[in-house]
Amino acid sequence: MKRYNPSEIEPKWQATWEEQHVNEVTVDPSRPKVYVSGMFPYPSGAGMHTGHAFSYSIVDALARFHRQHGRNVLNPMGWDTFGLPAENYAIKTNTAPAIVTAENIANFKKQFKRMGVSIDWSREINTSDPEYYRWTQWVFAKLFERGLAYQKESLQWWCPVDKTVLANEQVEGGHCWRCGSLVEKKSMKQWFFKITEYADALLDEIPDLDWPQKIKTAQANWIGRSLGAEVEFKLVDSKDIITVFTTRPDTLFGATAIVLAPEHQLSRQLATSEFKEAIDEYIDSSIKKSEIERMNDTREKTGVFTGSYAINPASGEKVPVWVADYVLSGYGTGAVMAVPAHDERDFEFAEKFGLPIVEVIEKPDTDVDTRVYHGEGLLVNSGRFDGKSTSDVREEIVAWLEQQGTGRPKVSYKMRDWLISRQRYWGAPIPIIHCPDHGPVAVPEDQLPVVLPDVKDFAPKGDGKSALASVDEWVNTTCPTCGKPAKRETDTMDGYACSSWYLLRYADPRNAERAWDPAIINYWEPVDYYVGGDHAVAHLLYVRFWTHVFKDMGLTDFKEPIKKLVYHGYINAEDGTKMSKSKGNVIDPLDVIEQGYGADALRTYLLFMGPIEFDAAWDSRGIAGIYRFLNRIWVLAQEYQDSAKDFDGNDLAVKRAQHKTIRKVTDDINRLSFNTAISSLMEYTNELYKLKVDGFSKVVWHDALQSMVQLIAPFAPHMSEELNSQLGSTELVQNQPWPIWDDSLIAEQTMTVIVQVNGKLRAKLVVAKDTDEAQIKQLALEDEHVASFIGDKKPAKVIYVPGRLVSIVV
RNA sequence: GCGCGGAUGGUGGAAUUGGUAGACACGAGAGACUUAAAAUCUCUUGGCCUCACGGUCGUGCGGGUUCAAUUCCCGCUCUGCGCACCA
Repeated sequence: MKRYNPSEIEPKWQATWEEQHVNEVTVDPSRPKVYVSGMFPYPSGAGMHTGHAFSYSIVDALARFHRQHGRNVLNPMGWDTFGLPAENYAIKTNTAPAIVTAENIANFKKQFKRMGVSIDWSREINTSDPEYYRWTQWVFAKLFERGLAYQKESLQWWCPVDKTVLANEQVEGGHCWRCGSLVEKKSMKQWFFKITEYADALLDEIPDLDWPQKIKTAQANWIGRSLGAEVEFKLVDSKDIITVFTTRPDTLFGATAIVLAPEHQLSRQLATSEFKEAIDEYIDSSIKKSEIERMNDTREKTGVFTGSYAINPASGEKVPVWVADYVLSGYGTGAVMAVPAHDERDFEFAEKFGLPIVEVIEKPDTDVDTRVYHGEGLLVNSGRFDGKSTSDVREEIVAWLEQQGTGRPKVSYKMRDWLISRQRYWGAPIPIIHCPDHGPVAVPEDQLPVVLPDVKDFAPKGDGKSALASVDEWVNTTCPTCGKPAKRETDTMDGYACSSWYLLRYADPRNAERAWDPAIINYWEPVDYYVGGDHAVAHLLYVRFWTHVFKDMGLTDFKEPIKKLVYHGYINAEDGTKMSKSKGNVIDPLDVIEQGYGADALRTYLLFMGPIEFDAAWDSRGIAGIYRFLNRIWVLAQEYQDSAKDFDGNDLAVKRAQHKTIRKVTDDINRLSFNTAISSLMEYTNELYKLKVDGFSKVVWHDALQSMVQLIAPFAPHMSEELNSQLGSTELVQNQPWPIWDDSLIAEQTMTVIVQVNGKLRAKLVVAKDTDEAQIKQLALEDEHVASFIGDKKPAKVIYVPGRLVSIVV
């Protein structure tokens, strides 16, 4: 009898699949398509980790399951290669990032193949390949044409010693992470994508997405749409007007101050000579503070009076104008009306600086404990609106303001435009040429790609520009519009740009004429299952944004790129904590395979650990258990081959187990419940072990084992393929139809009806399937044990749930 | 603070529509095979009472609805995650 030896059979079948190109697919309108993809990996030097192994075990189970159903399955792979880790490594070792990246990709690819993931490698893409980023640049140019990419001055972190821009996370407590010097904010021109223009469109589609609720909620909160009003406050001693945004126009009569963000245009200007110095000092210092510091909840409110006053358009009262950094410049108008009586933040501010607190909503008696009442109620101190309820009066007050020209309805979003430019070398160059006469001009399509030039030193030079800026022969070019000397944009794109359309490129990856052929895209897309475990908002919102734009451009038939988002948990170390190199508790999936467990056991184990959306802790005994399970199937198949005979054995029982399992596994995989699918295969195996003592009847057992082989294939494809061939099939497993169950074989002639007395289980009746209600009730009441609990009391009620139970109430 | 989840044996988890709680696996215990061990196979395994039949308690805590609640409702506790001065 042959022993189960994964390290022998797995490479063998991997080679066969590769030789026969079994996973390469083309458009085939005669068959339903299924597109499944994991989030493409960033190929780091460390190689694949358990998270990758888990993600792609899910992807591959789905891909194989659908392929076995005869569907045309697209399961592609690519590499997200631009970004800081590769660039920093390049700076440190003075090796071109492209070279390091190529090595890492080769390593990852080898590992994916060793996992047996059924990828169509003919579609492999790499975001740092000019043939790919050519089209990323093309998209940029299209967005620029449509006014969806624009340049704007914006404040950035600047280290005056290193003379470089720093990302938010490179600033630690107001100091540069490298040299420790105090950083400052510097205004620089940056590129943005106008995602805010799609705020409503992106929000509107959320309810229809088949995505986990928590991701949908996170996206909706991130977009943060709120309906409110803009209200104008005229200044007392100047012609200037301050416009505020509020979601509570009903509290307007309680606005006792105006507070400006330090960055507000008028904040310096409104300072009267008496307060000028204090205001300037305050604004200078607060602009230096990190957003994280400014948004710190526990920090005490600060602020400075400007000396100016404005008029509350509702009450006509004179209210002071202050500058305070608790007001955010990026949201609404960067100015708020402070209503201390009904807003916690304004209350703190007013309390600290002695501003008047005017209640305009009657606090319900039930809410005496609340210091600041922000609920609904009846208006007081609100002139003609007194006695009306807050929720009713909002629109009315706005309409009243609108009549006077001092207010209007307004929708605000938390979401800001997407800052896309990076002053870094290792990214897709922004395809823009700056012409002295024509300003920024998009590089024409026939001149794409703008290829990243070779440089000697990848580090930023210290002038706030990427290393590209020092390549004179690259920077100096001519204007596409007028032909006069002009300069290339030296910023590169955020890596998220590259990953915002790769799911589309997979469908038509070798197209040299255009980004994609709509006919091909519309066949494969949208993605049916997108599998991943991070990126709640950023990537998953950007992909949606770009796809919406593509639809509007007529480049696709669909708005939403991802039908179902399969969001999985993390695999933690054995002690339940996160795996980390420094703790030395990292499990390397390739080690597990090479220890002799094999890829099949690894994959099956990862899917058996629990529901995919849960975090799980690696258990080295758990994988041993799975190996044992696979081995039991193997042994069963070997014993069958050694001793099957022509006779009628336990045929009916074998068939029943077989068909029950087919139904359960099919059901469970369809609802992505892999752990229970595997457990039912375990039950099936245990059942067959009990039945085998009566011998293997040739035909029925062959059929039962063939089903086993096919049902286990999504999890343990190599063993499945080997046993399939041992059982005499000349077709690969994926070319054979998924087994179909027969309900009549599952059905039993008897049913078990449980009997409850006062809600407690007292007996189980095994009765013929066709026993009628009256007979069953009779049997239940007559049951000796049941009777002893009823005693001489009269049953008040007897409830019968067909085929399930009799519930007796006494 | 706001939002979204989660809590079931020694452990991971199952119970899909309110209907036998603990499937399956790990661990533990016992037995078979073996000179022995490993491997493998079989059985037992939520707590308490009972030789046993069986009883009783039990799904984070407190209430409620129901013939019946892990499942639905109300109020808490703990915990994970996301957002966080968004007016």
